[in-house]
Amino acid sequence: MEKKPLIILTGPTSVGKTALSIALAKAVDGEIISADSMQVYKYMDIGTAKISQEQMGGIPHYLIDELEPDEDFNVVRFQQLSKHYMNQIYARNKIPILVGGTGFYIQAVLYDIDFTENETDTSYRSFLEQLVQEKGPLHLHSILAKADPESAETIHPNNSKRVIRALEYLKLSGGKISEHNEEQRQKDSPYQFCYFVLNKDRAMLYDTINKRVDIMLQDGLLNEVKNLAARGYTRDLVSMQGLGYKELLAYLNGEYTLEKAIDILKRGTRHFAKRQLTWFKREKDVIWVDKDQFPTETEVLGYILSKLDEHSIIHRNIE
RNA sequence: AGGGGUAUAGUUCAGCUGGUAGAAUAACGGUCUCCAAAACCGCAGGUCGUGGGUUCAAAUCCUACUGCCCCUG
Repeated sequence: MEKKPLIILTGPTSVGKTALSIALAKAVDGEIISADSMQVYKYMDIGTAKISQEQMGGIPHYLIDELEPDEDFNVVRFQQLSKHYMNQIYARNKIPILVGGTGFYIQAVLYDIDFTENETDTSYRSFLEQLVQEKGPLHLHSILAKADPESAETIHPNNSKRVIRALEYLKLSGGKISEHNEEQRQKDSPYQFCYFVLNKDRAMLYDTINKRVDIMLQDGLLNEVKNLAARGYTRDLVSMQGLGYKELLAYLNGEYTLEKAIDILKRGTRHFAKRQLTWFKREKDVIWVDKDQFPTETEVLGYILSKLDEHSIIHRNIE
């Protein structure tokens, strides 16, 4: 069976993925699936820099505004939903374009990572979470060290989140997560893909991040957060842990001044961008698109199209 | 102008009575296979404002200068 085409457009926050994605979708007659863990949520528009209806310019978008802020969202759901939408898109003879900055989500779809064994049984997980609270992270890690020494060695003792997952995996599947991960790592992508990572000079990126946060506040981010709080959404929700939301909720809770909250938000966003870049550096087969090397957006698009042509995802008509 | 204070890592500060400097934070780097805008880890920064002096030895004492802060006029 021939591999189906898939285009990925990603990069750190604020590089300008959204604007480019529309031009790209129009050029290749594609439809966009958002690979963003926060834009799925309704009522969270300003803080997530969500694309507006007008900006979409008629291009169909999926996984934007699909969930209420108190719903859970995670890689598994993302993977299921995007596969579902991709099939629809293929059925229409269009090309799916994954656009967004959540590298983990992209990886899950691109390599069709196996997450089965889920059970939706969260009782063991909560039991372990309780245990860390009581006995500390080292204790939990030592339990893992006995049951699955290989995994214990690769997971730092302080990283309880991962230790818990490893133990949970062990209990639910009977296997070692270290082996599972190794298997998944060997996988080839089932798609004929092009993985574009948009990037630009670090100092300039940080500068636009800082400015964008200021703009978000001018646009009424604080009101957005107040409205969410008024609807009863609290900080323990996954959605409210998004950048811009957790900081302003803390401010509204009187934990620090607005000025401090904004500084923390800017810093957090810069750190996030850095982590995103670290992720993409590690991914194989990515095509880095350094915006600084192109005088205009049109030429960035031109470069991307030429790559898509090289990878036989599109066939350009010369002239 | 006079009096007092201060000057140490990019930043905020520690460094007791002299033995060539530490922390937080930023920066930089990394991990990641069901909370990923999350969680976690690592590393590197200082001619101690400048010039003299005392001393075996000064960030630490003395002195002059320079910058900043406060008070008085």
